[in-house]
Amino acid sequence: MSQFWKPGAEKPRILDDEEGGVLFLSSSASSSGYGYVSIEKQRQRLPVYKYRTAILYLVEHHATTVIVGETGSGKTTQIPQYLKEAGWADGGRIIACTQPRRLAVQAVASRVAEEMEVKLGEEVGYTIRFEDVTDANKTRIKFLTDGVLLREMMDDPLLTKYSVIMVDEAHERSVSTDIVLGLLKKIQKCRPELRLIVASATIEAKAMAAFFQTRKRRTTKLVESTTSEESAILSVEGRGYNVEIHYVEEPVSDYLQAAVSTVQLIHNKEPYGDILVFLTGQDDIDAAVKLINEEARNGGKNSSGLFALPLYSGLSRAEQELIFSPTPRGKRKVVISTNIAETSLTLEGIVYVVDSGFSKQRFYNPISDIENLIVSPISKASARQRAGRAGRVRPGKCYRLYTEEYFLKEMSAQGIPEIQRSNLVSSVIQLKALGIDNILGFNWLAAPSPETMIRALEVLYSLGVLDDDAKLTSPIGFQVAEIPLDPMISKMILASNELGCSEEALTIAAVLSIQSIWVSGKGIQKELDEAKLRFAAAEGDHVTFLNVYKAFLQSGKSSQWCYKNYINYQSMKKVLEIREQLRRIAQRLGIALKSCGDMQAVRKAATSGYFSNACQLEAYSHNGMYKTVRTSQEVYIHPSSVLFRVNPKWIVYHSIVSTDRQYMRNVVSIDPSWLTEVAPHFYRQQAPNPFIH
DNA sequence: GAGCACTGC
Repeated sequence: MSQFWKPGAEKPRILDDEEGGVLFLSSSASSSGYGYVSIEKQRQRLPVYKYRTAILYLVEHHATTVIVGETGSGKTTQIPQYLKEAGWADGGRIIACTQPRRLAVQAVASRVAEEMEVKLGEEVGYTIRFEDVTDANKTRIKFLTDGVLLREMMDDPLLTKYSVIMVDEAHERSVSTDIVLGLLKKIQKCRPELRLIVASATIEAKAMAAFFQTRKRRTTKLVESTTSEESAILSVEGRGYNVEIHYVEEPVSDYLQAAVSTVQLIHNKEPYGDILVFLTGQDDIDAAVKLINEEARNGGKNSSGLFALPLYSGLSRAEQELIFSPTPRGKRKVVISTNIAETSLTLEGIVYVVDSGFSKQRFYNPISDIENLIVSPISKASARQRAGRAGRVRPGKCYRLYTEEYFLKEMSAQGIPEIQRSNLVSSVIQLKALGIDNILGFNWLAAPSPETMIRALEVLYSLGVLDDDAKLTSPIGFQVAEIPLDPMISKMILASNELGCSEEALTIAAVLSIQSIWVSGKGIQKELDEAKLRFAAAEGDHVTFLNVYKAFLQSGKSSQWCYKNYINYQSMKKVLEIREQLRRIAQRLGIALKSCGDMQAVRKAATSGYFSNACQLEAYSHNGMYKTVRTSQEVYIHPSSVLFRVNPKWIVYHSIVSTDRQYMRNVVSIDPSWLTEVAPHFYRQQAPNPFIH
């Protein structure tokens, strides 16, 4: 056992989340630290316990209750139980609690089932994609991702089976959370008996409460009700330890170097305890790890006994496991991480945090229709969250690599909500499917720019999903909305039905939904390229995916086979899972499952979805420069594509990554005549004559 | 010949 774990504390558990990642799950606040105490006692020790009556009173009397609860307050596990005890689940009604992430849903649900001494999946259950652990007759408390709740609204727009819906982690402002909150506000108008609880970790609560404030209805009074339409706000303290904040005195110019020096300073001056460093991305992290470990190996006087490990989502399974292996006696562990350690996973045993003040954030440009990842300053809320990571086991320290003046005067209080930084195509079709006709007039918690909304409407119109009145078309629009994929991929699946290649389209759709089917890694580039060549198809990446999938099935879905061919076995398992879900949905939509082996049909189906991403090779280009048909932007095939350096004259791409150039990832060659064939409206309008050779 | 913050259906 590591010397850094507090004696008597519960040891960390490593959970296999079956998604290719081993994630670290902290033991919940209520179960650690005190030796044996009864579950009831543990529950009563949580900070939220003394607000039990107040919470129940507010929920009884207010349509919406906003609860500000810091980490460790116990709000997530306790409030659903209080509601159940108070009778909110009587008469077959259900109490729902949403989370942004799958793993949190599972963890919280099992904890609550344990506390209530019931079998998970009966009285307490959860639903996440691919996994429904509920019982239609028995489940009274249900945890689910907010994405699943959105899907449920398509079958039951008023969410009639729920008596109370608690939206947790609302401060994170994920796209789904924002949309769910906007829709819940609408549902409240039809269902005055529905109760909402919005749980947030920050003082954004006021804005949240104001959002849910509804005007008093003066004219009709159908139901005599004592419910106040004023939202209530309640604050619950957390149970973290104090974290001392340190700032640099002068702004740093090189935060990578500054982070490394700070780690060495802590190691030199401070008592034992692990260090967590927040940097922005893989490159910086690998560089910092190397600097620290090399100095330690060379016997640097400030680094003896230090060892650094990287943490980011792209790590292989084996590399991830390293992070959780015990720290050797007399050593100090430094974990250098992306934002993944800010919310998605919790490392116990961290006493010191070094915060660079930056993270990579997605920004969407509706004019170019491209999403970029840009290194950007974090918000005060993020900075507090990062600091809090140091105070989980004992009082800690946080070293900020920016000045106090910068923190106080320049750092924005909250980040820009994700919905204002994203492509909205998927969100808009979901809202349309739920009967929200006026997208621009939707009651957004934070409205996206009109340009982004209009761009999304244009894309959906060009796909034939929306008609001239911006209403869902029948059947295509409704079918595309049913499929849980980017509408362009969904359109490819629908087109494949007529082309007789739906089996192939489902496989391609599943592969395009995951990050990558290839193993990642720096030292194995040559081997990886060679492995790719064994499956490479002249038609492009999409057809290559089909070759890989076929060979994987022939191998008997063998992990050994994957290993030999530099294919990520976890990714392939996920492909199987997604494909199975898509197959069921396709059948429900009346799509005949057919395989034709004709790659021309497959490419045509892809073109039906991706015609707006068509590109032509520049006539005299010697360096593989393409121009997009729609906007004449300069783009290049990504070196990871099987068509890199092959450079066919006409292609469609699945996505673009922007670095020093715009690189197209996952491309397939097409015949330009297909463009006018599958999207005559689009190409007649946008590019009257794009086919001049 | 290059590079991938993080989720989710």
